[in-house]
Amino acid sequence: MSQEDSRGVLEAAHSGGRASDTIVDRLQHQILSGELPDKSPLPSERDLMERFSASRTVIREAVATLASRGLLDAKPRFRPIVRKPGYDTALASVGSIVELLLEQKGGVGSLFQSRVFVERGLVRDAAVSAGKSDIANLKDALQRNQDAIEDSNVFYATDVAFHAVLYQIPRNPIFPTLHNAYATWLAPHWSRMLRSPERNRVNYASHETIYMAILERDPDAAEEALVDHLNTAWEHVRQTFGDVG
Amino acid sequence: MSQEDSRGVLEAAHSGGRASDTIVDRLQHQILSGELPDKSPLPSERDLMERFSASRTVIREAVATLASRGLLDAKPRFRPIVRKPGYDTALASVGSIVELLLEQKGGVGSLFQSRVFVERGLVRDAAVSAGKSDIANLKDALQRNQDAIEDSNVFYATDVAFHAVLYQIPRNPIFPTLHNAYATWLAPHWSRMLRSPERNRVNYASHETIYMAILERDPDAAEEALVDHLNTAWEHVRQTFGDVG
DNA sequence: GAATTCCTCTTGGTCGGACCAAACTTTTCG
DNA sequence: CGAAAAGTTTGGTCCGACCAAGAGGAATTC
Repeated sequence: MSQEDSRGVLEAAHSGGRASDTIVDRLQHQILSGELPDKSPLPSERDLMERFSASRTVIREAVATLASRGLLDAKPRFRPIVRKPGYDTALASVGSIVELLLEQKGGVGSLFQSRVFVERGLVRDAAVSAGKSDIANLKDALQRNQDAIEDSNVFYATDVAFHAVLYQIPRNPIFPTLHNAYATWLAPHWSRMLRSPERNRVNYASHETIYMAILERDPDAAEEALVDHLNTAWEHVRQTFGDVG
Repeated sequence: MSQEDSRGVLEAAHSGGRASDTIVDRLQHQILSGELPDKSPLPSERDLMERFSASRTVIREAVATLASRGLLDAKPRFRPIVRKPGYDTALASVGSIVELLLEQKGGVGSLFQSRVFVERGLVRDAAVSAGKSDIANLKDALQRNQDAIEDSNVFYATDVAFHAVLYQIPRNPIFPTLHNAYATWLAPHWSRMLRSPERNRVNYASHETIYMAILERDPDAAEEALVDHLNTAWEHVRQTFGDVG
């Protein structure tokens, strides 16, 4: 706990740190302040060399760091694009590690279990305090879900969308991001599940049950329906390929 | 000698990727497989150059990438240390972005709100399904909490520990990590809050109420007590410095 | 003999220059 | 005017070099 490197806004790297840290800080500040507009390309490396009077090595290292933080969108042979950080940025930056964790035994199961936990809370809250617009959104999503029963691909999309509505209800930007995370990391496994209009019909019915319970302001019923819905789906995923823990 | 020449490395560059990606993959594999033991230092860069027959530039880039993924613990002038990924690794790797997000208006509030959401679910579940050992752990933590009322610093630690027990109950490694995240990211704000034996007494009483509700298998009471507890604390934090949105 | 100081070798951080191929611009030409 | 060709910029990679800080061992001291 003795690593109290005070993050001084000014020179922090003089005493043994990396030179790139200074540039990272400065660039980061320029990005956050809008001096480097969002979605605009970063100046060329040779250009940055002059601005910061540093070698290309250091510049490239700084750029790489910023990219790993998600403040730059750096595709191989292209100019890095400035990207102001949002909650999704954080999500993207953990992606690579999470993928590793998911490969380990029980990884996907733990993630899914946490999703059930979250959505249980979401539907309970929805049942208690969903506003008119929330309910309208749910109804909308439910309708689209029903209309897509015959087309499994579209159904999958509307299924995700229905659940997404639940994450919007708390009006907390963290939740939609969370949903995004689940959708992203669970999709590879989820999509292997066999799909058919029959199964879609069952899932739609579950959605409807959840919706009705929310309408009726019955948290317990909503939670139960949600748990039932997700666990059933999970069972199908497990059956499709059994070793997910 | 190197029997591979430059075949392996250059191959990947053909498809537009970076040469370092190949090395990142190989090193990552060696780390995950245990070929490079956990907590052992990485070979020197010059050494790696030969093993992968790549330039130091590429090696360094690969190391930096792995470090950003949390698979290596790379302090400035020291040899990078191999670190097998766990859930906490993922947490660490988002740290820098999250810190930025928290600085933005409403950031801390959103995070705290999500914590309340999570812990509400946790105490509900605890009330419904906590096992004997869980309850024993809670009781233990509660006792330590009480014993520390006179010492605000210790009290803070035992306070965190009490909540941590809640995150252990689901037996899902994601939750303790989550708790860690909250503790880490909220602490800077939390710790500014005025502390005193009187406040500690109030907080202890809240913990006790929560514990009792769990004992009595009353999810609603547990949730209510938890919400009350956290919101009160939050109010104190906001009063201490009003600009957290 | 153990601790300390000093010296040397190693190693990570940085630099500058160079080359290539892909991306971007400008010019040329049908 | 639009497409093809020529020219320029730029990111990716490699090389060789230098410096200062870390690591290890030798010499020195108590």
